[in-house]
Amino acid sequence: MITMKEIAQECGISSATVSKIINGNDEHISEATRALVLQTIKKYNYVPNAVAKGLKVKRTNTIGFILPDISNPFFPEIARGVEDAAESCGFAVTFCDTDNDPKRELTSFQLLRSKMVDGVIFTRTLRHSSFDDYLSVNLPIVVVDRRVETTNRNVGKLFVDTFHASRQATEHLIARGCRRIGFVGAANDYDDVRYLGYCSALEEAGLRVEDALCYKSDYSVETGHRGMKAIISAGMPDGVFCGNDLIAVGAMAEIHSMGFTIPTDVRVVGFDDIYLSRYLRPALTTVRQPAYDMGFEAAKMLISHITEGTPLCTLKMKHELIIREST
Amino acid sequence: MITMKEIAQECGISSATVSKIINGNDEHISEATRALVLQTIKKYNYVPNAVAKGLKVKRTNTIGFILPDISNPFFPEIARGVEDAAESCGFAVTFCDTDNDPKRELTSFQLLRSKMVDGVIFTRTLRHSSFDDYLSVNLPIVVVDRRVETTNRNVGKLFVDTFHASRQATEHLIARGCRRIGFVGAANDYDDVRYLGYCSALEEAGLRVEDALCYKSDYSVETGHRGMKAIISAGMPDGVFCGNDLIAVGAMAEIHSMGFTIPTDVRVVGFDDIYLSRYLRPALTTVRQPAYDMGFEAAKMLISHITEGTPLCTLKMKHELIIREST
DNA sequence: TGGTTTTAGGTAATCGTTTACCTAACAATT
DNA sequence: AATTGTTAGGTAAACGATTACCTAAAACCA
Repeated sequence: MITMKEIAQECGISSATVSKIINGNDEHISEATRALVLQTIKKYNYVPNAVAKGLKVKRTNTIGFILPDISNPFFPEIARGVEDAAESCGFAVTFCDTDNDPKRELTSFQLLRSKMVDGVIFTRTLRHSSFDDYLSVNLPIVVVDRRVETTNRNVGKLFVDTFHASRQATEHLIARGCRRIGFVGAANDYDDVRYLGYCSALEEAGLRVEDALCYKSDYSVETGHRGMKAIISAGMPDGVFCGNDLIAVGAMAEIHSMGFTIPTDVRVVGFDDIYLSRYLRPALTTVRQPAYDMGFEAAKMLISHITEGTPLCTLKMKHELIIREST
Repeated sequence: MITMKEIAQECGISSATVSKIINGNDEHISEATRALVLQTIKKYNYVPNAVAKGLKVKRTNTIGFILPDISNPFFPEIARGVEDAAESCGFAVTFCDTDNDPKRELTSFQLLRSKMVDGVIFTRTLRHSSFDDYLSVNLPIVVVDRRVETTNRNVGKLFVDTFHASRQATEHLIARGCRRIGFVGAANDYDDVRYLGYCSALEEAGLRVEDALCYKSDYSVETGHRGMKAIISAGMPDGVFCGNDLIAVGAMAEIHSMGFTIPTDVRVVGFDDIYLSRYLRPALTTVRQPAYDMGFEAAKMLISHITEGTPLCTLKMKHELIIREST
């Protein structure tokens, strides 16, 4: 790989001049040498070494994205939003999956820090330690989709009102006439709002929250299967609110395999609106989170904070209950 | 962020010694100073600056992954495989979506190169320029899932036998009694093997390939919808082979919305076996590509080439026809 | 005791940029 | 003519590591 010094030599000038031209600090550079340099750069297909530059200016134009699992269909859309926003600003993004392991989360963060990323976007693990480890270093962070309690000026937040959304989803079930409504979701150490929203709607309607109708594990299809089986064996429900669409997929499969019909026997609603939800049969009623936009806005916020010093803020995104055939 | 020099100062030694300790070149270092340094590192939570190191040793322990679109469900699984393999070797991976735009592909490559990634994993765009642009720089590459004609020692390859797989999928349709079989897939400039496999099976069985039964556009749900509509309006088929599962999803939706039933009226087979295919109703018969493994093996091959000089090779992965309800 | 090895660690150049400050030449001003 | 300003560009010290080579003391050996 050819270096700036070699380009300079080829042009018979110093590398400082080349640097100035490349970076547009060319107030005091003649048009002639400017042209020569540009031409030489083209000729040798020179591209500046970003890591050398990064070391010098302490900006790598890279952000990190730490997330539980890119192969969980909710995240790729966020990721795409992040990517697009980053790319349009000349930033690259490096991804780290944590598999919901707080230890891996921390080591990923260290890795990114050692690589001098300019900021990181975070979707935290379900069960996690305090956020302080991440605040002590002075790296801008924006947390998306998860709640985190801090007023640190170095962290931005971006989420939908999950409590309300869950409540709304459950209310919808009630409005459709369901009276015995189950919940299957993730066991969440620190932010149980999907469950709380569900409870709130039930109580509001004068319905009891029954432990036997609630199953909590993780956000997987498997959980949907197992949860649904458990709930049904505790007495047939007429509706079920699932913590995410993956769970709903499992729940629906279980319902079918037990010979019941959706929505006549049981109504099902999910959460996220992953792209496939509309293609299920019956198509899944679910709460839409604007995943792409969340990623896009998160990256935009982070990058404009990095490049322009715009303060990080808290953004509440709009959700929407998408009613389809499953209810 | 604290530097190595500061750690050295704190310990009253030179930074060279610290460096040696960190990198395990500590043959000639006393146990006492070793312990002191380690302890000081812990105390200040020091983590070496990877970009400075990268600049010096010309290895960043980072690989790039260039792919069409992370939000297309086939890719996250590959990505996860790449991630896991990389992570286990202490490598990070930075992602670039190209949106199937060859220009964006090239700029992504330049970006990665300027960041001194140690290698890149490639899933090329559907229509693309020559590969020579990528070979002229001396960066190890492994191409996954797409075919590329080169014997350059700097490129590894990893794919399934798509031609055979497509042929097998189509033969399966024929074996199920289909005689008027459609194809809907991507218009592919350089590697039309899914279509060719389809043709091959038809010819073998003495069936004619009819243009009116073939629709080519891109790998999207939309294409499935439009393609199916076009084929049906040209005369009802009794089977259809779809270039990927996304297309199959669209095709199935279209078939249903036109009032036909799968598999009684039409049988459908897809390609990829994205995780949702088994949850469609009817569950989709499809060719399984071992996406996670492909990503994992690709990254492993690339990284062991980078770190140990293992030669890059060509790996053919096993596919499998997964027969489900749609046929 | 003198010489050789070994041990423990230091020196300083280097990786490829950026940038604060310098300079030399010329032009303009007084 | 002396001063000042402007233009075009150069110098060299960073940035934070690594590493080839050096050195000084101690250990060993005959």
